[in-house]
Amino acid sequence: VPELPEVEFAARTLRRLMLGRRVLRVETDARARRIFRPDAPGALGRALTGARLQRVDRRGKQLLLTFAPGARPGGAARRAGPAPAGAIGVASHLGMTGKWTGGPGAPATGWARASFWLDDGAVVHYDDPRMFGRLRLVPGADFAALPEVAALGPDPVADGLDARALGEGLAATRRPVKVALLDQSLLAGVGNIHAAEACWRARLDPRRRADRLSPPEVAALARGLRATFRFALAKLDGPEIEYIEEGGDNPFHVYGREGLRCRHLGCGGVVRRLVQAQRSTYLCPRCQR
DNA sequence: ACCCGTGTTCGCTG
DNA sequence: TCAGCGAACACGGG
Repeated sequence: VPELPEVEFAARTLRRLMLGRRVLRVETDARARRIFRPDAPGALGRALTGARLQRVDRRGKQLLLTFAPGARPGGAARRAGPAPAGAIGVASHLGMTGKWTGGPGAPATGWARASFWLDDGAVVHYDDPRMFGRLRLVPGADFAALPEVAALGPDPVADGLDARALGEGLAATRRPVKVALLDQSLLAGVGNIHAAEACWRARLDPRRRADRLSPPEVAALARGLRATFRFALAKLDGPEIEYIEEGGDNPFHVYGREGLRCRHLGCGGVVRRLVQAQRSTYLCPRCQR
């Protein structure tokens, strides 16, 4: 489910359901070892039971949860124990099919990998059929120490998008521009859909070499990225509570529209699908140069 | 049965 | 040494 706007939706879901709440009980799926590694699945429950969620941040596609530790059972008896525990961090990446759901007495969905029972009666589930997602404990909530967070480039929504920096990043690689946009160290949060959408908005052929774009083309791409994210994020504020539903109308301009007419006014081209870096790319060969 | 998939990582190659 | 490429991961849906 993941790309910057969907992860932002997940951040808001977690804030609505869980912010300020204390975790009473945690259940994890022992078969979903890869989601929790390098820790064992059970470590998450041991660390978070009794803890209170203090903040939810998003950096690119990473969700960063900060918990205040709770009183440990029997804690009073070990007054000479180790130094008081600091904050507990959890880095959540949704992979391809991860999703945060829940509510008051929410039933476990089919693929709950971790479930959290809260002090207000609500239950929150982390759902992930394919298990490409991650749920990692971060001691001290020191997220900068995580390599996958440290390697992230600027977040085009949270940090703003600097066209000059984007141009410098693109100039450093010979890869096709659409492939370069998927590199999270260039910009954090761009995924397969929005990379294609931004190229379409910039009227740029996604196969163009990244280091051969002119400054005006880079500027157009920056505008395209801002616009496609603004478009997707606006849906989160709209009357619709749910994000893009299964079977709903395709809200995109080229993505998933093979064989259909280009939506640029008066273009008249037909959207084509091709494969780049093993991922589908959609473009209008007529107006994207 | 077969192909596809809003993502990342790892190992090989030139 | 390293950018770039392709396989691998895992499972449901069309």
